Amino acid sequence: MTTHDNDAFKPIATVDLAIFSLSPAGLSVLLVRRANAPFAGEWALPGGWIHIDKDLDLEAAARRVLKEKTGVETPYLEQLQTTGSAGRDPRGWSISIVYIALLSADDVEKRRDAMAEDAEWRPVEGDGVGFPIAFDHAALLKEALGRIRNKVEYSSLPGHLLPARFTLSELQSVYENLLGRKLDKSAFRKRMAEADFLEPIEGELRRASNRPAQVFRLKDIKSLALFDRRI
Amino acid sequence: MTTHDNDAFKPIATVDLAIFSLSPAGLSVLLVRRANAPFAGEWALPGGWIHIDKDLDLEAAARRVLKEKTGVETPYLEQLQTTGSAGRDPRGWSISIVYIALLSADDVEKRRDAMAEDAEWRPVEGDGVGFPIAFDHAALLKEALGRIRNKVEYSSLPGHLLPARFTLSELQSVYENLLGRKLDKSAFRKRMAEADFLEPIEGELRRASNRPAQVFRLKDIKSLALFDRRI
DNA sequence: TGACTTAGTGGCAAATGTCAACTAACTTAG
DNA sequence: CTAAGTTAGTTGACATTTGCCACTAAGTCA
Repeated sequence: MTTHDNDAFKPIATVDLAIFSLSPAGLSVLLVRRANAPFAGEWALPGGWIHIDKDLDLEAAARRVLKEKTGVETPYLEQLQTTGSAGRDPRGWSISIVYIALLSADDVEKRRDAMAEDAEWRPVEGDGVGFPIAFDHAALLKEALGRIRNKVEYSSLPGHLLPARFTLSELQSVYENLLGRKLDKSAFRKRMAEADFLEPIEGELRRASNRPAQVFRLKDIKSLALFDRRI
Repeated sequence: MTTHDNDAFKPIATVDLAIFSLSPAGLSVLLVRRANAPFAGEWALPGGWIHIDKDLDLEAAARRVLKEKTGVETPYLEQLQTTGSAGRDPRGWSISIVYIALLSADDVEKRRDAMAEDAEWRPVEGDGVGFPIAFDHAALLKEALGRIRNKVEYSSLPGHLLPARFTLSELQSVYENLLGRKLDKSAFRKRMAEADFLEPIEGELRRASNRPAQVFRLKDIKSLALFDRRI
C-alpha cells in the first residue's frame, strides 16, 4: 500500500441524515430541495460536506446538519452505515456517512419556524416517499426504514419518537403504528415493565384521558434499551 | 453549505479491518506492524487508503485489504462503524470505515503462506490484545469485540467462524467459547432447528467422533440469521 | 348519581424452554 | 464376536413465560 497524502486517495466525504418524526398518520422523513448540481431541483436526504475546519468529529458534523435543517437538537442519533463508491456521485468517488435521527412531533412543531426553507417533511410510503430522490438516497432511505422497523421489534426505539414525557398508552400507540399491528394492553405493559427502560415521573399524571394516566420518561435518552425477545 | 470541490472538505479516508479467527483457545485478531509514521513500528488493525482508481466501492476496498493481509477471501464481512475526527490521525482530519471479517481457522491455516509478512495473529485478551496498538484502534477493536459478543447471543454469527462444513457439536463449541458458558445439548439443538439457518448435507457424516455426526452447512454464508430470542 | 371511558392489574390457559434420561451408532479392548 | 464405553441424537416431564380476557380504579360528563 502506498502511503502518501494526495488526492489520489481522498474521496468526497459527506454526512447524510435520514431524519424521522411520527404523526398519527405514520412516519415522516425530512427532505431538502437541492439548489445546485448534481441533481439540482431534486429532493434528497439532508446532508453536507464535512467541514474539517469546524466539525470536531463525524457526529458533530451530523448534528450540525440536523440543526441547520430542522432547528432541533436530538439526543438520539444513530449511525446507519457508510456507503462509498466510484459511481454514486457524478463529481467523483464519494463516501457518505449516513445517520438516523429521531425527532418527536412536539419538538418538530415547536421549532417549525427554525426549519430550513429548502426542507420539507414528507410522509413515508412503504419503503420510500413515493417519488424519486437524488443520488442513492432512495436506497439509503429504504435501509433506514428497514433499520427502524427491525429495531422497533426488540428495543425502546419508539420512545425516542415521543416527547420527553409520555404515557404508556402513547408509547403503545407508537409501537403499534410502527409495527403495523395492535398489541394487547396487559401484555404490552408487562413487557415494558420487564424491559426496565422507563421511569414514572412521581406525582405527574396526564389528565387528558378519562382516567388520569401516569407520565413516564426514558431512563436513557441517548441510547436504546434492547429486549431479550422480539415483540 | 458551501459546495465546492477542494481539500477544505476532503478528509483522509481509510478502511480498517478487525479480522477474527477462532481457535480452541479463543478468538484471535490479525494485527500488522506499521512500517511508516505515524506510529511506525507499532501494531495496528490492518487497513489502508481507499484507492479511488482501483476500488469500485468501500466493500471492494475492505476485501482488497483482507486479501492482501491474509490471503483469504471471506464471504462474511460486516461494516462495524465509521469513525472520523480531527484528532485521531496526526496527518489531519481522518475517517476510518471499519469492517469486521470472520475467518475460519481452517481457511487461515490453508492460506498461512499467503499471509502478509507484517501481519500476525494475536490472541484476544478481554477487550483487547494486552498491549497498546496504534491510533484509536484499541477502541475500534473493543467495539468490534462488543459487537461480536453481542451478536453471538441472538444470531448465527458463530457459524461464520467455522469451515464451510461442520457438525452441531462443533457449532455448539463455538457458541460456548464466545458466550463463555456451557449450553445444554438438547436445548441448543432445539434452538438451532428453530432458527432454521442450517441445512444437513445429505449423506455426509463426520466419522471423527464415536457416533457418526451429521455434517451441516449454513444456508446463507453472507449474512446472519437473527433469532427471535437471545440465548 | 349513574353511565361511560380510559388506566391499570390479576390470574389462568396455552405456549415455550430446560434438562435428565433415554436410544442409537459407532469404536475399542478383551 | 461381544460388551463396555463414548459420542450423537431424541423424548418427554416439569418449570417458566407469555397471551389475553376479565376485572377494578379513577376519573369525566350528562
